[in-house]
Amino acid sequence: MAEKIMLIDGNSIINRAFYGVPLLTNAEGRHTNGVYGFLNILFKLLGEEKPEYLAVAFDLHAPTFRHKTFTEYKGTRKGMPPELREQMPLLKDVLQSMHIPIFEVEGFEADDILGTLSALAEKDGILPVVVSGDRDLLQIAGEKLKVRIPKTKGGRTETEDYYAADVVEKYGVTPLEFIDVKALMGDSSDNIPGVPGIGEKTAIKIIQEYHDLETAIAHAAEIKPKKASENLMEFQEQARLSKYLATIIRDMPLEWNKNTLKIGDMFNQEAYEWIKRLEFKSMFSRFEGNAPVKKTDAVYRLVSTKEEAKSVANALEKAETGYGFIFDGEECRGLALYRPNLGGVWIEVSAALSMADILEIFRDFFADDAYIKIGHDTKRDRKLLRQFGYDEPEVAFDTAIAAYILNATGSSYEYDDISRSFLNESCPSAEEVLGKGRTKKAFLALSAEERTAFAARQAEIFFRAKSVMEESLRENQQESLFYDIEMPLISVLADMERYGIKVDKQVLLTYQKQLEDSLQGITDEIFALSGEEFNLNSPKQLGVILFEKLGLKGGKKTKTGYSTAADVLEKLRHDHPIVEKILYYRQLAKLKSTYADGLLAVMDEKTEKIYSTFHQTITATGRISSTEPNLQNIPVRLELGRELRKVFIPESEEYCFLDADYSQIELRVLAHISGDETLIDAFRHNQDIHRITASQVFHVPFDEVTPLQRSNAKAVNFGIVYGIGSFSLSQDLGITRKEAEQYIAAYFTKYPKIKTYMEKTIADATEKGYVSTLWHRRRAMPELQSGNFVQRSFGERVAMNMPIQGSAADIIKIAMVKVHRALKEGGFRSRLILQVHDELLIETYKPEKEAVSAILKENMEQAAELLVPLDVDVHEGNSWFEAK
DNA sequence: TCAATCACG
DNA sequence: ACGTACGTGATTGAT
Repeated sequence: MAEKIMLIDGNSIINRAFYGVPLLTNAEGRHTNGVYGFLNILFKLLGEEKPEYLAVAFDLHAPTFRHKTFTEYKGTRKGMPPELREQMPLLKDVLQSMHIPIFEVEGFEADDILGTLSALAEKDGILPVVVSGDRDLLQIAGEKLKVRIPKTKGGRTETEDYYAADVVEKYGVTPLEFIDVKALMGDSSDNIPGVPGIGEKTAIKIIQEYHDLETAIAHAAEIKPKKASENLMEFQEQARLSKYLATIIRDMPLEWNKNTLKIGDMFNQEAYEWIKRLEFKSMFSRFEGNAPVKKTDAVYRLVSTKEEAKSVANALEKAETGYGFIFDGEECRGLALYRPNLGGVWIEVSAALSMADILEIFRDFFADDAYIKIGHDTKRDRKLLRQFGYDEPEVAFDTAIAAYILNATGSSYEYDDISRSFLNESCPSAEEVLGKGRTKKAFLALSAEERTAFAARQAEIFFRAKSVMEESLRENQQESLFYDIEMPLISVLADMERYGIKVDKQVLLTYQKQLEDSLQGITDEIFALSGEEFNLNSPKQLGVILFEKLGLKGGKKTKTGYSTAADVLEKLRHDHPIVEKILYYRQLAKLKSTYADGLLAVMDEKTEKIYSTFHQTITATGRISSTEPNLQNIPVRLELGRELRKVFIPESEEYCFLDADYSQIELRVLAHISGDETLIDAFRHNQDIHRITASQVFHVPFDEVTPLQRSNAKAVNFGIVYGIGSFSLSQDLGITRKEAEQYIAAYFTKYPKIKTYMEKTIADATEKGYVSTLWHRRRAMPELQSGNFVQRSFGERVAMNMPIQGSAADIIKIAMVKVHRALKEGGFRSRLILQVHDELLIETYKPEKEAVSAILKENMEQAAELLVPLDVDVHEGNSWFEAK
């Protein structure tokens, strides 16, 4: 079988890739999406073609660039967005590290290089496969020369493949005739003018008849659309120039030496360093097998006896610089400590030394705050320490949280990320050292020296990163945010996780059973109406039934076919009785699978409690999140779902629930940061804010606002907080876009300072590259630099929203720390068990009810001093349902 | 592993 | 003209 060479048009592929995936930025702030997408396409096609040879060609814009004369004449060539431009050299670096040959020739385009290399390859008996992002290359498709055009759709890469016959089939002209088509129709992206008034359709028709440009010009008078005929005669010189510009050169001066194009060791260590630096995690596995446990200059020591451990413990100092530490992950294999004058010490569990022994030996160290401890994800450590009898273990510095505060949009904050971002050292991740499962077995399979290095190095990283992070926190004025809010919050969340929330198992089982019965009934009804059985949970199958079999008109909406989302079905509700039933089915199915079945699956059988995990380093805005299960999205809006809240009950008869929620916290924050007098005044007088807005926007007296007007105004208020657009508002309210525009205009007239705030926030963010909350929480905003309209617009909405959502998040975090502290210090048995963004749920010891209610209201309302009062409603009940 | 859907603030 | 509201997490089917 013949050998194969893959030839890639670097410029067009990075361009495709750039727009095909969302804007990515690594911790260094470099844009990486184009490089990422390019590599994805490269790997995919390499896997499919398995070529022996490979080359990538780039345009080299030089004074002799053959388009230049024309470019100058015509004006601007469409520019690359700056963040794409900056990725080109990065891509070349990465390709070079993979030993992939790069061709750039002054005065020639990448297309010409590919045209020439493919011709040379064919002469040498090698099959060329040409990969390009645009259709210009179709002119060189041949009987054996395949042109592949990748399309990136939502992260997925598909290609259109063309041999000569495929071009004829699809366009009705041969590859060479394709040049003449282009000469007539032009190509704006390539600055090929073509002939005015002749588009793709006409151009193809003409060439199908006359086969080439000169013949067509000779017969110009006979050509059908009169306009085309006249223009072809008038602009024939321009057409000839266009043909010249559109023709790919296949015989430019190039040395052919196939040995230099042979694919070598692509997946080498140097390339791996690049991939890690760019944080392309999904590609790590391709490079694995190259990740030995590396040591730094630090001296690491293995300790495995009680005596040695004691001597380490006795030598510890209460010094300000502290100690980096880590309990080896989930598995409790030991304790690693680091400090320069100590070096790295790995105290490993063995037959002679149990975890309990270690924690006993280091009791002073963990119990006494005077020993400064620098850990990572210390909520977990805190749980472990509690398990071993420590009361209120505190850690001074959590590097995961600091990393999050310094860059809230990171994808992860593991020790290897910390090392890369703050020490500029790449470090093999746990996954690389231990494999995908990161199992205890894999850890034990390492040599003693490797185990020591693996664990001690982490402690070393935490220790060394701390001072770097502190410096950044100081520069960013984020010390108070970190030390006064985020660090104290760790123990609040740890306690919430530890207490859990009790569920009434019997009620939950009954609820589940009811849902099951109702689902059975509604499913039968739906199948009767549709005339056949199908998987109701498959939107794809459902789409076929609704829009093909039953002929409902919804049209296409998603990438994969028909949309059957609730807002689409809602519009079809009156067109067919099945629609309503499907909506009801969906409601029941959601409640059963996610909530009834889901909660039962995670309920602890012994305690009949649910223990959620709260995450402090996930959201871009500063909110916390909740998983396994998510207790922050328990149904409440619809009655049937709301019933579910009856299963969440206090631990025992001695307790009840107090639920406290902020009223309109985001709009109050907006009133404060915008300084808008009308809004401030409304909140100071504790007025119905949606009604006020309605009265302002719709020009009606306050007392005459109709319920519809109020609810529309509510949607406008939401829109404002999210960074409004007239299209979305019109969709939401079912009004015309024009009306929505009027609403927004009226809003901004009545609240002028909000408009100013929005504009100023975007301008500031664009200048500084980030937005921030009232407590200096930051979110980097690379999207605002984008040359892409969609991404930039998204950035603008985010810039408007983040300070609002984020400041509200800051406020409730402050309140949580205060409430938690007040309950602890007051010796109360009541405890905070849940937070839902603007709401706190407290399991309250009944005798303490009045006092706790006051503590809640007081601490929440006084959490921040804004230009408007904060208002908290407290409700009481014997279930979450009742207390809401 | 992704896309679609839907639950919450 | 562009495509269309901010922030999350779980389940399901399809690839």
